[in-house]
Amino acid sequence: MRTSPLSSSLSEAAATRLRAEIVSGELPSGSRLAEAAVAQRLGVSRVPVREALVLLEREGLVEFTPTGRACVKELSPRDFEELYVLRLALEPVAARLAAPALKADSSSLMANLQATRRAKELAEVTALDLDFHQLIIAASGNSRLLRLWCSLRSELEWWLGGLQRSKQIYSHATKSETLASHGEIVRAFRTGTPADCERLMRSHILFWREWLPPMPDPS
Amino acid sequence: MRTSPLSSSLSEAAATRLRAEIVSGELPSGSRLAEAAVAQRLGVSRVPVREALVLLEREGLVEFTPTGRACVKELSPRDFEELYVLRLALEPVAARLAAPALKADSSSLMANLQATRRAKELAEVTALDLDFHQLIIAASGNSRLLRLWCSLRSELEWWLGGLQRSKQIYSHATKSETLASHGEIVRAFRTGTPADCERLMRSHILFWREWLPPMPDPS
DNA sequence: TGTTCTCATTCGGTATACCGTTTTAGTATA
DNA sequence: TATACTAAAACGGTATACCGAATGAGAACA
Repeated sequence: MRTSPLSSSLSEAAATRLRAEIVSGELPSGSRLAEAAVAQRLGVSRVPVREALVLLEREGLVEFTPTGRACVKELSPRDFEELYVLRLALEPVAARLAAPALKADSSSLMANLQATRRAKELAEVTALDLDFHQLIIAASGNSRLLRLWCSLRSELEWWLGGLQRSKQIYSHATKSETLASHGEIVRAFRTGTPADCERLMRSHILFWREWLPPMPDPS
Repeated sequence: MRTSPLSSSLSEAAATRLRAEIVSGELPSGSRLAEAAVAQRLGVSRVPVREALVLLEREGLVEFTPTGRACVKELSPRDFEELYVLRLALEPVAARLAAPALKADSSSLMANLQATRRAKELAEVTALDLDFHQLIIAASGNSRLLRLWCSLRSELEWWLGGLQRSKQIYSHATKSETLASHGEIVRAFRTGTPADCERLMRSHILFWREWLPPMPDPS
């Protein structure tokens, strides 16, 4: 997907590693990310680290102080609400646009369902859940829509992971719920109209927005 | 070389200058943007240029070849359609969310209308038009929504500028049309419901999507 | 004439060095 | 003990240097 100078480079590798550490909670909110320290820890020089930090800032995982110092961002319940407003604005439209393509070939979605059924770990289910939505957005054919989604995805994964760690979200029952809901959406793509798909996606996202409890304040 | 101590971030300055050159058409589509050449032209070293190019890639003004070389992007009619799908998805929602804040204080929108009335140049009208929409999005209070919009805005301005240069878009009549339409939206914010604002914004964007002619092939 | 091979050049990725600013810790003073 | 001051360390922004890969032009050959 990324074809920038950062792709397949140390910058991207550094970003990937830092992203994983943040999303997994290994680097807690507020952690200072001094370029030199991170560079030494990752075994690269400061330039790739600098570029990785800029990338992660765009993804909302890192923020810079007015003097240019980077920290892992603090999460607030407001962030969750903002993210779901955007999901509600973008994903139903994406589902409608993707309907023709996915009616013709829904194999990628089917494969995702299979993988989700087999998933054992909570983080894996979360990632596959987001993959499912990303497949639909990619199938919409709107490259900018996909770009916007990707800039939200890490944050979403981070948030959901935080919920998992703080409460027992994504219990076995939740996985079943995800599977049932996604299965229904796939059925709509195969046999329904674009409007059906759009409506179903909207109610799917609304359901989770209501269901997910607010993140406990980390302070 | 020359060290300007107080100018905040040469990267930002380089991005601003390159953005202006691209949006204004000074740098035509397809132009190679070799780091060293740009750096020399702007009087800075390659590092800030590199960071600026990554920024502009995120904004859709620049693209990288698989080997990492940067060029000014090529515009296609498909881009216009993609942008307007996103405007339609995001802006009506933004208008609804911004309604309470703008009912309480619509002075920023009024000031924008005044400035638009006084505007003489086409590019100025375009910029103020986009400012108007950005004010509403900012008033929605959703920082991520604003972030996404900002990542689309340059491209939009570029596109509209291209239309201006290739055809006589934004004639005097078009300016009046913009003013009338924006005025109606401001009235809705002052006296209408959030749903009114949302509906009006949607039809405003739909109108322009239909009205704007397809970009002629730049070749 | 057209094609392929080769080699010099260009270009981007990364590391390192330097400089001015910010932060911080330690000390002195009230 | 609390506060203000000062100097050293840390840090980020930028410039420069080096290297390997990609590019392109020219020569050799079919």
